[in-house]
Amino acid sequence: MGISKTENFTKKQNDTSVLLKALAHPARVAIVEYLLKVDSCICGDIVNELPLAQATVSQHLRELKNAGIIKGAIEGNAICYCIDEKTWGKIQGFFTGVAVKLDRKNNKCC
Amino acid sequence: MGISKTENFTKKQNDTSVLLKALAHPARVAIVEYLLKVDSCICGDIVNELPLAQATVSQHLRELKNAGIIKGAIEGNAICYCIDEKTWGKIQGFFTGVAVKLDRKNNKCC
DNA sequence: TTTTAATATTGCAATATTACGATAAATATT
DNA sequence: AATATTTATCGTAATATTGCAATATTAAAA
Repeated sequence: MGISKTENFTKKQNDTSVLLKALAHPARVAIVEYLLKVDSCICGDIVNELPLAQATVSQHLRELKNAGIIKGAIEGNAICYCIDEKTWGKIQGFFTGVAVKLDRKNNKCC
Repeated sequence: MGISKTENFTKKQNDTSVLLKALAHPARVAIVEYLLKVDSCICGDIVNELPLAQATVSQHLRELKNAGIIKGAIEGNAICYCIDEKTWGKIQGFFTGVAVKLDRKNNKCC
């Protein structure tokens, strides 16, 4: 149906998938990596950096912001974006948690 | 257009987004967590565990397998799935890498 | 060999995502 | 005030995803 049956899964499972979906696009991975590379907190430079139209970049930024992966601070008529470390830590925690459990039990089959 | 302009991004950025997209659905997060919880390597139990039709579960399993996140071993007429630790480590590495860099530089704005 | 069990594939309808031009909104600059 | 700059939003076309019934495939069991 094109609609996920979110009500059948736990809040945590849904939250995790929402965060990952926000990063499940090369442009959004590129935005995160660019924010990480650039020393000062850039603003519209992202538009120049990426091979996408301004409207498209703005949409991707909104998705990242809605998911809580980046934060934006208004500075004059520009906006200054950066990665939200707290949210990032949450995602990292999910992957590390699974990795630790994988390590403990020996994946039996395969 | 509904099609990502993948050719404009690096192979690594594309690879990362493909892996994350495979996990960007609550059912697929649930599958991974179930595989982690269950001690023995289960087979079709996933279908009983999840509130989705068999065909739907099979599709999700295929997506996870195509992305390399899970592996499947044929055992008789059943199939035994488990998490691919190597791929998992790769994703974990991405998130940890960014977290470490975030720690080094102090995110200036926001 | 027939039947049963487990999994995969196909086809399709409903919905979501992606991208961008056009335009709006907000602030800076002149 | 008029203009320029920056970012967001709207509308829309192209494409992708989700979910399931129906059916196919494969191997065990009878």
